Amino acid sequence: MTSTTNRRQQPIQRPKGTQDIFLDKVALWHAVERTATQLLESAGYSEIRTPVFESTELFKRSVGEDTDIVNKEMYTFEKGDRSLTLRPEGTAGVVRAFIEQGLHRQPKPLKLFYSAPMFRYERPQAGRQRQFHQFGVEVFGADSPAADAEVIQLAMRLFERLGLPNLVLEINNIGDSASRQQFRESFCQLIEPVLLEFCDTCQTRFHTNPFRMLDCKNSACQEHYSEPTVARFLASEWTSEASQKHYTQVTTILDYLKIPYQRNHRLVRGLDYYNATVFEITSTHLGAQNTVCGGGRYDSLVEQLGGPSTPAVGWALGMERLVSLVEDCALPALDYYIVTDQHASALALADQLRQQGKSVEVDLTARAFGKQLATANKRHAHSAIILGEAEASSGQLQIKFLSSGQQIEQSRDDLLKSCKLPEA
RNA sequence: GCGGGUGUUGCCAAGUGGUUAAGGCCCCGGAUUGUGAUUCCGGUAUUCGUGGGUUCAAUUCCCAUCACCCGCCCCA
Repeated sequence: MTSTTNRRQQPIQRPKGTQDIFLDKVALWHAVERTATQLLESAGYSEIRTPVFESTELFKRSVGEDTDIVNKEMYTFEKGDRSLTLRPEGTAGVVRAFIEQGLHRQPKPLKLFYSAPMFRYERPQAGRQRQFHQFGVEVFGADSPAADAEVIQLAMRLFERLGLPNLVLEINNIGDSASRQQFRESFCQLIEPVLLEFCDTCQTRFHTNPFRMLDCKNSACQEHYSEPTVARFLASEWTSEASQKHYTQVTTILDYLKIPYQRNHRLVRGLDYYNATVFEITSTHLGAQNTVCGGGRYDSLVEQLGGPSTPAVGWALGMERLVSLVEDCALPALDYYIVTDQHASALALADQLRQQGKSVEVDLTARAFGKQLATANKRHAHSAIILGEAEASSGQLQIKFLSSGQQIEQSRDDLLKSCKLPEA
């Protein structure tokens, strides 16, 4: 048959590694975002919104030319004579805005947060999408250990508020670039004789970024690090004296705040801009992609991107991963569900109640009141307001408390008065 | 980019080379035209991810493709 005229149109699917978020799921996202936003705003952080795409050059210069993110995971496209890239992470754009908008002239420290989609071209997997969302914080202009401790404290408190126990905070000090350069040389000298015993990727990393060898998951590679000479070298205080002092103070504050952590001297990060404090927060309920939150200090990035020398520290957390951990949380309940066949009057009442700060839904069908009550129950409404013909003309409403089944009569005016918010 | 697994309705699923593709949840209608969470009755897949092949006949067999899942890798 050559006829294709009555063949059904092929539905268009969403691009691989992307998601539609709706109904209960989006309510959960809102709850998590609201909790995070409230916590951060209560600590003096303010939101920053930056473009979804930036100059490709920005990411090359900040994230690092040798990283996997820049090498093989960026969505880059050319327009006119410029190369643009969908942001693969949030810090670079925030730092660019910090410099471009002259935010270094704001009172220090400047504390910012963002919540935004990110894009990386990777093979999708549980907890790893091509479009994913990060919530992040950045503190500019504070070099004290208190800044490191505060951002960690806020991350841990956020997880606590969301009811997530059993998260593990790991922390490490990776020193400044000079000591890291020295460490790198000594490390390479030490490893070179046995380099051929490492896995292929480690052998590549030996030349590009030897630090990444340290967190290789291959057990054969890890065995080399338990050999006495190597182990002693790794555990040695190879970082600068200043960064050691800083690190000690950060952990002292964490102890004081009773925030549990594990030191992990093999913890390194995949982005080039970090120095001194680095940390990760992981969960055992996430499968292979178990990092919920990661971050650290990046004291030279602002200057490296052309701004005035400004110390900074921050983290980012993966919203999809976080939301998947919070899945059991109760959804916010509805205050009133209006059961009615008098829609004009019901819409007006709902409007007035909402102005008093109540959450209200009006039944928009013309179904029997019994069906409407059943819907009110499904919406987990606290109470149903029955507004039929009799109530509309008398102004006396029937209020039914759905948990007890008890029903009272109340005038429209009294109802509005009783839920009036206190004067500011 | 590499290896392994899966794909039946909004969701969870059973099933077979051959008349109308189980069942449960959700949704919708009714019993009950103004009072819910229980109960009872009824309804909802021209179709088995998509495309092609083998066959008299394909959801079932074969190939390709797409999507998802689990690893590698990477990171939030």
